[in-house]
Amino acid sequence: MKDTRSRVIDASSTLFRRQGYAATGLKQIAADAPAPFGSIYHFFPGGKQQLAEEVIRSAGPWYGALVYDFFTGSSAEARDLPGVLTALFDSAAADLERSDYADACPIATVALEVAGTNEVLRRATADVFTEWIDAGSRLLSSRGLDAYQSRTLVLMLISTLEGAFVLSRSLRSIEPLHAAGAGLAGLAASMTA
Amino acid sequence: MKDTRSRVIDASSTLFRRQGYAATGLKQIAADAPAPFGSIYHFFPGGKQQLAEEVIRSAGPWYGALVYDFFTGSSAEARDLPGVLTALFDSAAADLERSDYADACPIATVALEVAGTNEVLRRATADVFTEWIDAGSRLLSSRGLDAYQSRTLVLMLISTLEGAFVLSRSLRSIEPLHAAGAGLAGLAASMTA
DNA sequence: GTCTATACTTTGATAGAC
DNA sequence: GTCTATCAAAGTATAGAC
Repeated sequence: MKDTRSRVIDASSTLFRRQGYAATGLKQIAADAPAPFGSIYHFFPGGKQQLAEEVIRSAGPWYGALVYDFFTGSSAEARDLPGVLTALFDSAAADLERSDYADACPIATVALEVAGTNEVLRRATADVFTEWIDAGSRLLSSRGLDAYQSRTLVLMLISTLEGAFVLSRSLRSIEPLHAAGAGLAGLAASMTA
Repeated sequence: MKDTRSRVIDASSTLFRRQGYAATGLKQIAADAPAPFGSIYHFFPGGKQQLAEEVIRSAGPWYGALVYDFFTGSSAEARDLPGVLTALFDSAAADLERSDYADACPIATVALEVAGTNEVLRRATADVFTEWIDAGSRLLSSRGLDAYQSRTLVLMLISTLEGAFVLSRSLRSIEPLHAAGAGLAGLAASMTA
């Protein structure tokens, strides 16, 4: 069994991802971890905000790596760019469906909630997105796209994935994710043609 | 001055849009409207959930009309499909920047928050999205796309807009919205070519 | 219908025994 | 470091005077 601090982080990640920041109470986190309530303040003296910032800064890169593995993993070389994007969105759809439409992007809900109300947390989400954009842009450049195309396509990739998660979770249907994958693959094909 | 009920709806729409559902208290709504606290329960006996459902079902179609005016408005006929999409995203970016990155989609934040925790409100957001998809699909079909292309492109349109809002609000930059408009216009061009 | 006061619950946060 | 008890504040919701 992992240590208390790790369990608190893990439980917080799951709850923030599924319910958002405001709707998730520290007592629910303590109950789910499980951990004594006082331990949360022992490990995170800054309270809920410090805990959330650590969650964002750890879950963000973890999820980015999950996504970009489709560009660098063992089966990636055999696929062209449209094939990579299709596989990525198919996998995201399968994961979402398998979790009963609970587990999408771990930071998007919090990002929308705090964008206008909490500058510390907004900055944390912005740092995560900036890293995703830079890393993704490099991956696309290495597949032959020029700088402008790479940046446009990676912004489209992240935007489309995040937005399709909104639709798919609300509709409880993976159709938006599949359509997004198909559309993005078509766009990539027109860029590399 | 509008009546109390309308002011409560308007204030709720603004607060839910900017902070989400869980972070917005009924007391803050009453203070912002302004309205006596008791009036909220007079007009919405079902409490916060009933109020939110009415907000979703009124703000959703209102925003959908705002978006689809770019397809049917006075300057729409002069534009081809890529031109319409570019104008739409440019306008969304200008609006977002003008509101200091506060006013994006009025229901996306709530949609993510409630998707897994409140079936009544999830259903309300799903109904709104479904209407947007159907209306948009008809608009695209009337511009010559076949049924499959129309549905794929409208799902891409909504997904990309929603996702670009997430990025733009977090980063406090309109670049994601502009990139999304350019990318989507490119995709539409490749479909109509 | 308007408005005030209040009941009850839960929240984030703290203190202190062990 | 763990765990319990408790605080002040804010949350939703209700009652009832006007």
